[in-house]
Amino acid sequence: MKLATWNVNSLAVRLPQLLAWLAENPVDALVLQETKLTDDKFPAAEIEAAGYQVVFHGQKTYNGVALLSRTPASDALRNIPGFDDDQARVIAGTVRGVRVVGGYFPNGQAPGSDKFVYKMRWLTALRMWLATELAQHPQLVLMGDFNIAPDDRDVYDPIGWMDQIHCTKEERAHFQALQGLGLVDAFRLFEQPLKSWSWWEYRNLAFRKNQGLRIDHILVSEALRSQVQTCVIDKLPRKNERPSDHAPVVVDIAA
DNA sequence: ATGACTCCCAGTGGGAGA
Repeated sequence: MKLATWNVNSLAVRLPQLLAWLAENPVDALVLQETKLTDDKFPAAEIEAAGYQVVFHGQKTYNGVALLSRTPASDALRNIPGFDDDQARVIAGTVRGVRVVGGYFPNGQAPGSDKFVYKMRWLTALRMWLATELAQHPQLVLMGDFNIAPDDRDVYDPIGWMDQIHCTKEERAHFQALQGLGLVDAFRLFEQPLKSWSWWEYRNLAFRKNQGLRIDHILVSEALRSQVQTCVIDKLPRKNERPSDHAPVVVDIAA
């Protein structure tokens, strides 16, 4: 089965691109981030017409997540249980026996800021919850916009970005702690091109110059690791007119 | 260069993203 994640940076703007991408890439499930739509405005009918079931959790202006799947997702969940959060950042559901967790991790803005403190709290709550979730669902995939570049090779200018947001020791420690739960970075299971990014700044001709970060990830549980066939970043949508600043990441799991 | 772009809500500008 193929699973994917894509930060669309406004589903209202990107819906035509999403439908076009799904037509070209009929994945079994896709998680979206930054839909930026309250649930009453979510384009469920258009997505269902494209052959997908959808569960979503949104808010005005910021954040917002969705889980699209060919077959209905069961046991859907919105946000982290027990973590009081007014921001819509997590959606989960079970698709064909695989627990799919989609996350829009907090940006954090700048180390030391209130938003950075929130990011740390959120990451801790996510990990605590995932530990229990993994116990119940050994076959689990965590994917989304992590807003963390796990390693210097995931950064176009590691010196310039040293200790900056997405690249701090604290954020990278959280990424490693998720791996400590038995979650594996599917992208790094394979040899990949150098300078592989999932996000490029809108400014500075960054995409043309291939100056970006790899901050969108797919982590698979130990039980699924040996079944991962491929994991790729699809740069094509970034070449569209009015693109999202993020590219989709796709994993193929034999199941 | 504390910029550059895009989106949103707003309302003739400003916050946030990353």
